Amino acid sequence: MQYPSPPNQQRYYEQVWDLARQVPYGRVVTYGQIAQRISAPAGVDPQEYKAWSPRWVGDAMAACPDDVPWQRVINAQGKISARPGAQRQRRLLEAEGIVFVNDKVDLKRYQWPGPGHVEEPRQATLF
DNA sequence: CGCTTGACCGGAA
DNA sequence: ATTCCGGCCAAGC
Repeated sequence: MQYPSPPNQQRYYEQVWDLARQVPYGRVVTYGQIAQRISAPAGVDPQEYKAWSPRWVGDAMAACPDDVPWQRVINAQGKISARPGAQRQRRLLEAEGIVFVNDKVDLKRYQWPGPGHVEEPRQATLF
C-alpha cells in the first residue's frame, strides 16, 4: 500500500510522542485518538488528515524515543497491531494490570481519558 | 536511480 | 461477524 506523510514529519511525530507520554500507567489510547487530538498541519485537507493521520501516529510510534510509553498505544479495535514485538507489548500492558480477552482489551474500561474502570454493578448496602 | 514497504480507520459489501 | 477498499508520501535497500 501507498500513503502520504505529514508535511514536517518530525514535528508531527513530536506532537504524537508528547501526547503518548501523558497516558497514565494502566491505561491505553488508540492511534486515531491521538491523531484527533492533533490539529491538521497547515496545508493538509481536513478530510485527508482524517483519513491518514492514524497511520501517521503509527509511524511516529515506530520511531519513538525510549521515554515514551509506546505500549499504551493500541488500535481502535482494542487490539495490539500485528508486528514483531506485539507479544512484548501485550506482556507490558498485562504487567500494568490490563486484562486481555480474545486478544482484545475493553476500551470502555482502559481507554484514557475516561473513568478508568467500570464500577461493578453493586447492590445497595442494606442495613 | 527504481522498487518496496509501512504501530490505521471507518464505511461498504 | 468478516473481508475489502480508499486514502496516495518518504525512508531504506
